[in-house]
Amino acid sequence: MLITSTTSSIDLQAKLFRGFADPSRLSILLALREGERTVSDLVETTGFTQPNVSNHLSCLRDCGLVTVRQQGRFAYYSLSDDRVAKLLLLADELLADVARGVYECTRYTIRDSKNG
Amino acid sequence: MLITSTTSSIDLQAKLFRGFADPSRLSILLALREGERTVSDLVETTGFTQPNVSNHLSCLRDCGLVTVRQQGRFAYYSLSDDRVAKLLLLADELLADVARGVYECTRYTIRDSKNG
DNA sequence: GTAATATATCATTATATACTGATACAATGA
DNA sequence: TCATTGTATCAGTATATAATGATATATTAC
Repeated sequence: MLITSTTSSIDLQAKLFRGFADPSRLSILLALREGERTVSDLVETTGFTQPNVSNHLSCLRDCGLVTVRQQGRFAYYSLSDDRVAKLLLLADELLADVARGVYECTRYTIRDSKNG
Repeated sequence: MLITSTTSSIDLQAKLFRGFADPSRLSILLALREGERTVSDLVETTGFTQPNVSNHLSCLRDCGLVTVRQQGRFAYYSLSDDRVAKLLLLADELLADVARGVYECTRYTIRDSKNG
């Protein structure tokens, strides 16, 4: 269904996690952990195409995970909240312990993080 | 691509988040926050079909987010680590502040959490 | 004005994945 | 043994979504 006024808290939370659940968006978020970056910066860092990066940034922005600061031709993106980085860190730590399980999970395939 | 020996840490982390990024799986995780539950319990709580619940549980188990304890005909599922609940809580808090953003994000549609 | 640069958006396509019904498997009890 | 119950798995389908190339928009420089 499309988002409606009855959209539940669970649906919202799932959507929030979806922001983290793609290797491309994750690469972008990790890059932004270092500080504010322009789209071009992120294109260079990640190796993804510019429209792809812009598209993911739009998603991340719409979902409140990043914010933009427009200046001239440049758009400077940064994490919107310390808790975004905190979530990434916590996931990292959890992953360290459950890595083997995730690694062996063949239920879902994953794209190559270098722009498949 | 399929998971290979070159699967990066970013891909793994994305996959971890994918466990949280679906309303059905999230409902299951939230239910498990209350404690150990059988598949039937979860079917009743969530209203999803049994194969659907089993399938999501398999995913969550493969990815290390939940563990099973088999006893007779019953399979008792529980969260595998305190950090799973911690991640859920942190997301809740983040959501409270960025809720408007997530709410207005129409980039992705979401399924009805009551088994669409 | 025109060119160049930075970014966003669109239409399209290929793939991923959530769901269902049917069915298999396993354990218990009569 | 046979029926029942709890769970897992499979094939098939519909939908979601990530990626691309083309293009639009906006700002700056010449």
